[in-house]
Order: sequence, then C-alpha cells, then structure tokens
Amino acid sequence: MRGKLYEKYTYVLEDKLLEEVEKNGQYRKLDAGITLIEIGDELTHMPLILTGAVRIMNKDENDNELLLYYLEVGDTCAMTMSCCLGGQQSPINAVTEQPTELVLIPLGFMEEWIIKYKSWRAFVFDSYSVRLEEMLEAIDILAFHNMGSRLYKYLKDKAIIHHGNVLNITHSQIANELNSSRVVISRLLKKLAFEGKVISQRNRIEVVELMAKK
DNA sequence: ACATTAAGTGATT
DNA sequence: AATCACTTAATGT
Repeated sequence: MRGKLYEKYTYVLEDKLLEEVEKNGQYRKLDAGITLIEIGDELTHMPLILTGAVRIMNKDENDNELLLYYLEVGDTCAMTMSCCLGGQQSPINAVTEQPTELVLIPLGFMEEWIIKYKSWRAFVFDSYSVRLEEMLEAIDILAFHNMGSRLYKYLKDKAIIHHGNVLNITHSQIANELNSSRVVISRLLKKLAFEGKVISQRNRIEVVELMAKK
C-alpha cells in the first residue's frame, strides 16, 4: 500500500501523518460490486480511497435505491466522519463501483489526529465541505429538474467514474439507482438517443459528449 | 427451437 | 412521471 498511499496523498497529508496512516490503517484491495457498508452497520473505520470508486446510496423501506454520490481517489467518507463521534449506525449503503484499493483507519484516530495534524484537520473539513456542496447540487437537481436531465447527468457521471464513455448497464438497473421505473428510463433514453446525446443498444449506452476526441 | 431477459409502445392515472 | 399490460427483439441453452 505504501507506494500508492504516498503517490495519492503526499500533497494532502503531511509526512508524519502518512507514516501513521501506514502503520495503523489496513490496506484492502477489492473487486467491483463488493458491499462495504450496509444501512445499519456500525461504523468502525473510515476509508481513504487509493484507486477505483465507491458508490454511496440511500435505500428506502421498499429497497428502492437512490444514488447519493461517488467516492473517488483522494476522497473519504463524510458520512463516516459525521457519525464517528458516537459510534453510530450507518445511514447509507456503500458498494465498490470499480475494483478499488483503500485504507481503513480505525475511528479512534480521528480525534487524536485532528488535534495533532493540521493537514488532517484541513483534509477532514475540506472533504466535508466538498460533499456538502455536492449534496446541495443533488438536491437542486432532485427538486427542480426533470428526470430527463437527471438521467443525463447520471450517465455522464457514471461514464466519468468508469473512465470511458461506454456503459454496460440495463435500463432497469438505471431505474433502480435513480428510483424511477424501467419504462420511464427507456423512453427518456430514446429521446436522448434521438437528440444525438447518447447511443443506446442492449446493455450498452454510449455518451456521445464524452467520446474520446482525436 | 425454446426460454429468459432487455427494451419498446399505447393507454390510463 | 409512474404503472399496467402487452409486444418485439436479443441472447443464452
């Protein structure tokens, strides 16, 4: 883990702190599609993402999923931070979206490090505010935009996370993540395809805007 | 050839 | 925008 940790975080965290992370954190290398946290799980560690991406979702009582945001390289989980003080239960669900490498840090270090390392303090507050901004944007889209633009933003975000412009996904999977229905997604995708924003085939959606430019 | 799963469509709320 | 009921198309065995 040492190499990647230093590669991704030297400019964010001070050297002494990186040594501590290395000493106290557990390195994990995970395939895509692994569930890290279920709603209700007790939070005991906070993750630092080294490579890959993690999808953070909410779920209602009927198992409808709602995508909240992604954790990418350099990110940590604001939810974990907000819960860390009182060993609370997780309000969210976390699944690896890609093969992911991360470091798990026991929550006990949070408080100590905030006092000891100014770079940690900055990192924590920073990720907190970044997340908050993202959530505000998400709420804005939920409240004031129609499904169509929500879908398009979702496709673009997902494509970017996957480092490409092609998504292998079905309409009903999308519907689940956006808490909509398959029929609606199909119709909107057809419209997007007609507008030339997207190329849609069975199990395959291409985001035109993000095509590799040559 | 058959079954299964993904996607398209019209009508209704 | 969601749901229903049904059709059509693609894919796996």
